[in-house]
Amino acid sequence: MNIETASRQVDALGNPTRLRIYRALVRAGETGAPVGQVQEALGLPASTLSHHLKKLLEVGLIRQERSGTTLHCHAEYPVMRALVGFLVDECCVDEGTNVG
Amino acid sequence: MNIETASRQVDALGNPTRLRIYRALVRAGETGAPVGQVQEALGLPASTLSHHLKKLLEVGLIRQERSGTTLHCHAEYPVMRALVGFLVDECCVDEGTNVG
DNA sequence: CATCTATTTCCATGAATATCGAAACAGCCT
DNA sequence: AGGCTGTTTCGATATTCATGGAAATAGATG
Repeated sequence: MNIETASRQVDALGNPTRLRIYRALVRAGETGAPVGQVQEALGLPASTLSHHLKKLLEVGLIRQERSGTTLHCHAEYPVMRALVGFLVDECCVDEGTNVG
Repeated sequence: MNIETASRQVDALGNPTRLRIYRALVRAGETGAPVGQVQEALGLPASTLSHHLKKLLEVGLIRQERSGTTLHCHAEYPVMRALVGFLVDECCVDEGTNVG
């Protein structure tokens, strides 16, 4: 993980619409959610949603898998883990161990 | 924590320059770092740095404290903790406990 | 007050972003 | 082929952003 990759991934989540999309996919869990379902749940026009999905795909935060005619979107948990790891890996080191 | 606050904070970190600034402050630890020191370390013009610092201040990710003539900037660890908590609080719930 | 240093504001500019309708396209299934 | 589901492209607009030079300001000190 480097700062360029991290900032592009963080940037992808920095848009409120994309953050909503991403969290919807996180909630959808292992099976993911079809694009149409996300679209309806968030009330987004197709092209707008597609633009945002593309950005999330580009930075690797989500993945798509075809199942019949529908494309299921999944949150890529390992990528998020790595990103969070990068954000906090030098965080709070001076503050002892009062975690939780 | 709500999605608007979270996305503004995430957005603040989504710019590579600001991510560098933030990480420099994280590394600076408890004492923080004077703006001038950050400026020299990252090689940024004063006004550019100031714009970025302002944004980080606005979303609460950093704090400034005067010490004599210099202003020390600090990373606000609790804010980052809350943000990371928001990002992962529903993350990976289906993936068991293979943490670390 | 004068002066010094450290930081911010003002202003401008070029670039990128977010949004979305419409229409063409692509992959899959029956 | 025909009907799904979803993506891409075109085209348009309003907004926001990143950048940085110049000038103003703030706080400490003498």
